Amino acid sequence: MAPARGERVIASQARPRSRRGEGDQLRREILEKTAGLLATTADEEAVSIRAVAQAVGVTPPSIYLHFADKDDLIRAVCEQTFELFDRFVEERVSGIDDPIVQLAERGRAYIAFGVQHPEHYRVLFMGKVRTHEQHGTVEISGFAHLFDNVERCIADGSIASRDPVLVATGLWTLVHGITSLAVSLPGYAEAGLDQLIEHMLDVYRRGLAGP
Amino acid sequence: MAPARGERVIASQARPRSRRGEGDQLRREILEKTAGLLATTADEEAVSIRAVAQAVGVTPPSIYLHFADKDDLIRAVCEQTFELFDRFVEERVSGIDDPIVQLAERGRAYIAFGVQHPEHYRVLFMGKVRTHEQHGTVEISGFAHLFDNVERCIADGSIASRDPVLVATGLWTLVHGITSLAVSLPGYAEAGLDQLIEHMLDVYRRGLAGP
DNA sequence: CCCGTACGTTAACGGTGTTAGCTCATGCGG
DNA sequence: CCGCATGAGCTAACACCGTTAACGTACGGG
Repeated sequence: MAPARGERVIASQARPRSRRGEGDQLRREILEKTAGLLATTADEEAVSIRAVAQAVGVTPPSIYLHFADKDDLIRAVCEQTFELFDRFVEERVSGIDDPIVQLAERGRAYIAFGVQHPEHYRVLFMGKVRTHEQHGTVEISGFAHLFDNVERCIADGSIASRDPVLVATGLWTLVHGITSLAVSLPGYAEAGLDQLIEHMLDVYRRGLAGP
Repeated sequence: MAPARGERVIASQARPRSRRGEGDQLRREILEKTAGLLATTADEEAVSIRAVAQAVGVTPPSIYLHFADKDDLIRAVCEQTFELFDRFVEERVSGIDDPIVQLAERGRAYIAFGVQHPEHYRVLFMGKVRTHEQHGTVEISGFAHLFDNVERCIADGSIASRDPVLVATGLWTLVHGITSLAVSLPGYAEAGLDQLIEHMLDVYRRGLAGP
């Protein structure tokens, strides 16, 4: 849980002090290094204020010049990640005309992003309240794309329900379930995550098709 | 993240030393108090070795006489919880004859347990690797009950698939998705978790029914 | 040129998991 | 009945964590 008798990561000190008007430079560096630590160590616990400070080449209290506390820092990183997440998915589904086909690909893209960035996904959707206190804008933007896709499916008859919010929430929940377990449980669906994904997407699509 | 300037919980000291052969008495007390703290504080971070020790009325190092480290302690609590979980679900589905009806109720019971014990559920299925390194027995027992239920559904024709493992895994993933988000995101499905549950169970059941 | 202020630093507090080494009573073998 | 091994627990300490208060310092505008 805590480092037993830890060797620490080597310092990368000697960061030059910023010029007068460029205090925000440090902010960007902190965000960058924090995201980097989260990605490489793949362990939220390992991303400590002190580790970030050292990676940036600055002392721990300097972090607090730009972020209220650790939660604030993590939340800022999440904000960034949300945008990446949304862009990643939208790029993968762009150019698909059939709404129901696009919807399935959207699900696959969602899961792929989560599996490729497990610690980020964990912070985004599996952490404690921290992340989601308000800042819903970007998250909503991602959900809005899904919602829009569902509405097009309803319009062309490939989904029978008349409640797009309910359907979209259900779909999100479905892919989150897969992603969440894939991220948390090592041996989950070991012999065929793809098979499970296709199975569930298929079952759910048939269920949505009609009565 | 860390307590700002914390007031501590009052001690409950003066625990009598155990007799010669009854060292395991302390082990049981530790498990009990740990589960209690997890349930009342609803915050894994708040369940510290020191807090547990104080609740039991003993000094922190004494914990290590019975548990290798904090992960080991948490894992032991999980083991207990798994059994409770399984019993809870089995009791709620007992006496339901129609397999497909029982399957749906099984899902509802699963979600209900998770929502009622959010911090336990989080530790069980949303934590890091810790929990699930091996100890699969009890977990398997819960999954085995689900698997059995699915097989009966296939036998009576209410599920078309011929792959009970795939179907059972999918169902588990489905209810986990709901539980996971309900536990993590405060505003999730705020106006109608039950509605969402029924919607998803219904969609999935129809999808499983046949082509 | 000088001094205010932006950009940091040093030192410290209280918290955490964990370990090494100690005390002290208990109960069993002689 | 007594000695002492051993079980049950404690004291003290280490390294790390988030966070704050107080202090330095160099740069650029007056």
